[in-house]
Amino acid sequence: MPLAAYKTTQNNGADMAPLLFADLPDQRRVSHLPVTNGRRRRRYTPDQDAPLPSEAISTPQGGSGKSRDRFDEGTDPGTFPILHSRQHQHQPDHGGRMMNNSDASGMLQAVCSTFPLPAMQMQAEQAAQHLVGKAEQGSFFELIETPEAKSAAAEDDAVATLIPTPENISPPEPPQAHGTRFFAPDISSLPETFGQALAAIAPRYNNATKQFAGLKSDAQCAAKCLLTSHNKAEPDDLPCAPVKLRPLLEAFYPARIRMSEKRWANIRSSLANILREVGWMKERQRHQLMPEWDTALEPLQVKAHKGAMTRFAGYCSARNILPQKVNEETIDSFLEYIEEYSLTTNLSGFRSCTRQAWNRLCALGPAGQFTPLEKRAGYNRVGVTRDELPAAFVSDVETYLARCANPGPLDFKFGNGLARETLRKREGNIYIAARYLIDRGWQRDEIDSLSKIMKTDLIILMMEEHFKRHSPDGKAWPPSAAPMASHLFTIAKQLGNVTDKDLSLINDVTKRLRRRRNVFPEKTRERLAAFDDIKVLKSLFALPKIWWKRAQKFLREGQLARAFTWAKRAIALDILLTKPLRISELASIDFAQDLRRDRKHRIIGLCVPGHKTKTGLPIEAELRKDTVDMIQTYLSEHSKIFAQRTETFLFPGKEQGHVAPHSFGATLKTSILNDLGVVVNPHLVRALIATIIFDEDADGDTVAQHMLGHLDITTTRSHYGMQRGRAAQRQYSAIISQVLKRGGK
DNA sequence: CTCCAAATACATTCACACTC
DNA sequence: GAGTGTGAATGTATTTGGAG
Repeated sequence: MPLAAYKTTQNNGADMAPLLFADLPDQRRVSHLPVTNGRRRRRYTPDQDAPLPSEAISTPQGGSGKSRDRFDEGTDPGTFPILHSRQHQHQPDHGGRMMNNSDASGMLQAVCSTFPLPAMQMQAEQAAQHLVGKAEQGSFFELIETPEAKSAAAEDDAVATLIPTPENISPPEPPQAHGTRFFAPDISSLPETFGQALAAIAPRYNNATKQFAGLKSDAQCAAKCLLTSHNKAEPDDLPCAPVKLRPLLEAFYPARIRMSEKRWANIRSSLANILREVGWMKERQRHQLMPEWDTALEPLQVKAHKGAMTRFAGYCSARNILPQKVNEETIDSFLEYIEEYSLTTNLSGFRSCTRQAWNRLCALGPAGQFTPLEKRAGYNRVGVTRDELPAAFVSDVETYLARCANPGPLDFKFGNGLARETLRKREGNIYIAARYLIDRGWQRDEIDSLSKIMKTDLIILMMEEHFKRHSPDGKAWPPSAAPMASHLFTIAKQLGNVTDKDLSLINDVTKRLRRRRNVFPEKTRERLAAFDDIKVLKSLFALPKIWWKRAQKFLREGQLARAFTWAKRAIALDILLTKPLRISELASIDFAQDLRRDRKHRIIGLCVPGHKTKTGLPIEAELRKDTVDMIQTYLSEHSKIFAQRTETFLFPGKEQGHVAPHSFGATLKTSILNDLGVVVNPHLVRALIATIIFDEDADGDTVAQHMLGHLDITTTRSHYGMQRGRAAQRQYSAIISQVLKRGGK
């Protein structure tokens, strides 16, 4: 019922959206421009680059016009028995089609774009010229692989195509790929599914060796694990192409089906082996590097640092890219290659590591030898940056924010001073608002004072822009609209830009933006549903002990840092499950001050003072003996770490202070996900505990309120505890059976 | 190479004081 | 006691760089 109400409200907002802005002057309305600003934009942008649901992202098309590199570092012929021992690979996109002159020049473009790097581009141009020349002579059909030719090729492995590779261009003499051959599998001839792949390699195993049986059963298992939507998924349903397979791999957590990490690692490895055998991936082998790369890597002494560079160096060697020529484009094309021909997950992390490793290499050599890559900070900024706007505006904003932070005692319009997070949010909104105006046709120079842009009609314009960008479906307002409008209108009111007439308009607008309150968020509801399975609940409560054991194991092995990490997590989760603190409160526990002790100085509980909590209420909790033991062992086992600190935080940060709540929360979430396969962020634990209480006792409000530390019980009722009515149902059953008994038989 | 933690920029939700 | 206004968190995604 509440959900329905929420939806209705959203729809109201939707119906109103166009009307709301109908009266606005439209001289500033220009068509919406995407934020480019030289950077990628992402997330919920309803128009141009609309968000893709994760399920939809999975299939970049091979021939979709996006140029991809089809080359690999070293591969020796014979590596791909199925694929062909053909000497030269070819461009699959043009296979089997007759070509005319315009096709030939189109091909020139296509070929050029397939060779994005300068050195390669020259070769590509030469190759393409060569092709066009042939085409003009009328003999171009020789160049193309027709379907018939293709099947012939399958039979006759020795068929060489004339699609250019650096090796068959002559003259002039192209630089030779260093001791390697390019890896350029013809995607169209590769098996599409693991079913096909198994069939293809079966003859080599005489269909029945143990090894083959292992591969087959692993592929079957993988299909069942990865394709949960199918009832009976078979290897035939599992795609081979890494670009299609990767999203499936990334979405799967072995813990979710109680499978061990190790078993899953073995299955993944079998999948990779199959892909290697049929030619989707190249054999794992050390390839020869160009001498220039060998020299370049020499200064890297740390094994891991070298390791981070070898794949990249191999890739560059195979394409004749000297270390001196490495730039952003090289990294991009390398990543595209990795995406297409490897099962590496977390590509963005891989990209970061490659960039970092390269920059580390640059820093080691003589200055100027290689070019380090620039930072990509601000990659996801929506708002304008300060330096894009007039200095007068920036200083105006700073003055305003300073006043918000520290208003004078009589500055009633500005209240008591805003908290840090609020200030940050407000600043962010101001710069986003400025961005929206620029997109509506304002010149940057025009934005020279805060009060100039914080006017009712302009704010409404900004909100319209916000709607355009962030509405999930073009109809409903996004949740971010209300806080944003609130900030902007508050600024306008504070700067004295608001007339009485405006005020009623503002009230009207904000009223419509506001979503239905007191609704249990759908996401939370979904995540809590996982705990309907009592096994999941039990395993969550068992997790701290498992992590603690892990920590002890690392300790025994002498891996102190890892031991510390897992001990930290074990204790944090244990405390969280005992007393559901907010993450910032948890992260900032001070073992000298916030742990209550008895006369013998033994820890007996937790006591966080009010000034540290969101509500200002102090938090008190008893700790179980297990927890206390853990904490005491933890403090003594890692006493070296604590001895180095001046502060006494239970969870110290990297350098100083306590761990950052953001990172701590994210880490806990990821760790739980890896070990249980369930999404649990620290705040969800609060909802979980309240829900458990409500499930057991329909009148559990007060208990839940105390557990969560709410001042106001309506908060407890509205935001926590799904109140699924199970307890009430049970109590009703008991009551009704009592009543019915009363009448006798 | 991989994992971890921190920084940053939004995105979303929680929460209290106040009002009627 | 429910609804409102606005403040103050936490959540999520992406990057960086250090450690193992």
